[in-house]
Amino acid sequence: MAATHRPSDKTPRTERGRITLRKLLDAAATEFADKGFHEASISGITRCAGVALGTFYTYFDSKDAVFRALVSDMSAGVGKAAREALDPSMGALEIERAALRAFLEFAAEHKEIYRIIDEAEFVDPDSYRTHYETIGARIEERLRQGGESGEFVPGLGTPEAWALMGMNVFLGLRYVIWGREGDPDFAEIARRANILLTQGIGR
Amino acid sequence: MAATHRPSDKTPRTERGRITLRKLLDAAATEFADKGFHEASISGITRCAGVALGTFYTYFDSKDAVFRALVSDMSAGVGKAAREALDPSMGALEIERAALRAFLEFAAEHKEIYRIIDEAEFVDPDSYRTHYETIGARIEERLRQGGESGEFVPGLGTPEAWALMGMNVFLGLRYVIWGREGDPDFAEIARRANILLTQGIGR
DNA sequence: CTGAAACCTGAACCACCTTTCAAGTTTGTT
DNA sequence: AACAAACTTGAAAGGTGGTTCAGGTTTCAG
Repeated sequence: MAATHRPSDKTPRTERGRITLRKLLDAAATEFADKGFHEASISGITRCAGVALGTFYTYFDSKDAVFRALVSDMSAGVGKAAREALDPSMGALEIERAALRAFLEFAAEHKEIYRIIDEAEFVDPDSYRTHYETIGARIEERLRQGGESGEFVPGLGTPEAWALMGMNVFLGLRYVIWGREGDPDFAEIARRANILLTQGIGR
Repeated sequence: MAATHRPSDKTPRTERGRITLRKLLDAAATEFADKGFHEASISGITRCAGVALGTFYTYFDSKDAVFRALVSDMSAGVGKAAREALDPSMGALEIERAALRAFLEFAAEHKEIYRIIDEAEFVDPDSYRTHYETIGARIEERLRQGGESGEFVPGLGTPEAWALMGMNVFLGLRYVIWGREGDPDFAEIARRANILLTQGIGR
């Protein structure tokens, strides 16, 4: 068997342990978002969590391991936020606008998620790729359903799904992370993106 | 005066120096693309370039400096490739298809560029941001011209430009960097993206 | 109550890497 | 040829920070 990431079970067994683990995860999120993976230090994380350095290794095998744990936590968070904003009773078109708007608002509230997931490209490529492939597949499925219901043109597939995902991510980068004075609000951005998506820019 | 990046002129003055500088830059591109910024080492770069460790500091002030030099080199490379593939005689719509196709082909030939620019987000955020804002501004200008010529709808602006840029970047990520067996070729991707862009997916 | 397992502690270990520097070699100019 | 400037060299200084570990404390089932 190859070098699989055996979880090497460090799950806490007592209440006290569960509390410490949570403190460490929260501290790690702050520290990584603040300084980036490489500038962040274990001692910074434990200091922020209020525990001793050695305690860290009771719960994680390495610096990489805690980062991986964080990424999968947060990737799940994005998915959950999207699911909650959507409602099967909406039309396909409306769903896409709501999804983008929910994403923008979620990103605004959790800017650290943006940065941590981006950095996963270098620290943990597998989970980075999984993150986008999961979201891409979800979008593709929505497009397909929209095609079946007749709201979208038929034959939409992976390229269109990734194009749409890229649109959303870059709008988030520009208007959430790098937002400027006088920028349009998220609803307006979602509206314009929706027009672009449904009608195109051709005349 | 604040901590401005003074170039602290290390430009080579002899032919021999120019050759060594080029060897170092090429080696750095390989090394950074291969291992990422933090895993890469100066000694790895100099070994790959076939010079002594100390020689590095004749041409660069630090590890950061060589990375910065590389990013601006490559950012310029992307711009140049785009400019060469475009021709003012093309229609606005055709220009966008050609731009995407040229970008995909360029990325395929220089996958290391993709990774190095992405990592600049963390190593040198300023040049990362400049990179995308420059490209975004160029796209926005093209959209505006297309609006004036009547090929595109009027009123296109920053949001549409960033949406389009995101589309292109993510199609590159999916089909160039993560390309799979049986994927459509770049011309087909550019064609489908162009349809999406001009007509939208609405019915 | 009691013993074992879980948990915590923080100094020290250790591997690695950037950067410096003093001394030697090459290049180009007068 | 002769000299200065440009360039090269590689050992070692100097720092950093992930990881270990032996010993102490807390928790909890029986």
